[in-house]
This record gives sequence, structure tokens and C-alpha cells, in this order.
Amino acid sequence: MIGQSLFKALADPTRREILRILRAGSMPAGDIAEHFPMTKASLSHHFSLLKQAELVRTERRGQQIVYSLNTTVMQDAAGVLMELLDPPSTEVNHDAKNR
Amino acid sequence: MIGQSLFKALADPTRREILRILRAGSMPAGDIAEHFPMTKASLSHHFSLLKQAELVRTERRGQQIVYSLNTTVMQDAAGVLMELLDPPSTEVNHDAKNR
DNA sequence: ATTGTATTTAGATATTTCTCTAAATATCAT
DNA sequence: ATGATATTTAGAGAAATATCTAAATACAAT
Repeated sequence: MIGQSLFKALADPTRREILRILRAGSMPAGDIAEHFPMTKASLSHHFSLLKQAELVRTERRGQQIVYSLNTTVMQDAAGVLMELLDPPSTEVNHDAKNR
Repeated sequence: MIGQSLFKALADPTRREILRILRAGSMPAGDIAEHFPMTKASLSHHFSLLKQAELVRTERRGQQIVYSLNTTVMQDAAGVLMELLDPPSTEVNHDAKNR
């Protein structure tokens, strides 16, 4: 089930942070890894789940593997939800009218 | 962090199905439980996580505890995302849009 | 107060998930 | 081909999760 892998992918804070980082643009695995205090092997595992959920795509460039957001409807929806709840450090949403 | 409990709540298929069921309207715990092949104790655990994420509210009515969706911005976003990805298997209803 | 119904809590177990280290693979540069 | 760099895969251990049974709590009706 595709939905399941997406929700599972979104359930981990590290993976959500990866997605947030990728909003700034594509980035090789190693550069992404520098944002986190865990090993590259662990990050690779997270990349794998994000890919399985089709939230990111990869492209090889020389010896690096560049990750980028997969911009689709579901990706956007996930992004909206994420911003709503896990406020990004930089940008703020001002569309929270009802409630 | 509030976001974390929400994503965790959404990560489980049983809990997403509970939310889907509740779209049709409020329902006591026991009635919800009938939709699932697990014990009421297990369901209660799921209710607890949904409540923690503030995705549902409860109201006591006699000896029953009635669950209902907590309709907020994030709830709606979650609902949209959910329908996009995890099309409802057990059809519920069509008219629980506003309120 | 006792009994019955609805739900939750506690404790236990099996499975899954996250993280690590070590090894494997792929590419680049000599 | 050899060695260096970037990333992934494999295997293992610790922590979290889902589920169960049994017991506890809350209310209702006698």
C-alpha cells in the first residue's frame, strides 16, 4: 500500500527534517548528512524509506548521489501538513484562518 | 513536540481507519471497535494515541465514551492527505464535509 | 450495595524500527 | 590497476510499538 509507506516515512523527525532541508534545493547525500548527528549509514537508511515513499528522487552526479524532493500532489500535501505542525525555522505560514 | 505525536498517530493504518470511520460522525468506543478484528483493549490504546495527537475528542455519555474527530486546521490537512493516498476501503459516507 | 456493561490500564510478548560498526559497491583520479 | 571518496548494504543490539489477557475503573440499573 502506497499510503502506508508515505505515512511511515513521515513519522520520523529525522526524515521530516531531511524533507525540509531539501526544500532549499537538491543536495548530495553527504551534505544532507552533515546536518545530523548520526552516521551516514543511518542517514542512508532514512533516504531509503523516503525513496520508497516516493518523497524524494535521486540522480547520480559523479561519485555523489543527489537527492531532491519529488514534487507531486502527495508531496505537496505532506509539505503543507508538515509546515502546519512542525514550524520551519525560516518561513512562517499565515493562512491559519479558522479555528 | 505536537507535530511528532500527530505524525506518529497517522503512521498506523488502524488509526487512520478509525479517523475515516469517525468522518461519518461521532461514535462510542465499542461501536468503533466492531470494525476491527482486535480486542477493545488494543483499540483503546489506539484511541489514546489519537487523543494525544488531538485528532479526536471524547465525551462521556452514560457508560459510553463517544469519540469524534477534532476538526481543526491540522485535522483537515491530515484528512486531505489521507484521502489522497489511502483511498477508503470500507466506504463510509459523503457528507461529513463541514461543521 | 451488588451486578452488569463499557472502557481503560497494567503487564507480558512478538515484531518493527533506529542506530551503530564493518564490509561492499560505485565512481574518480592517478 | 590502485587508491581515495561517496554511498549503500549487512548484521547486530537497543528501544519503541502493537497486540494480547487479566485486572481495574466508571457508570447504570436493580
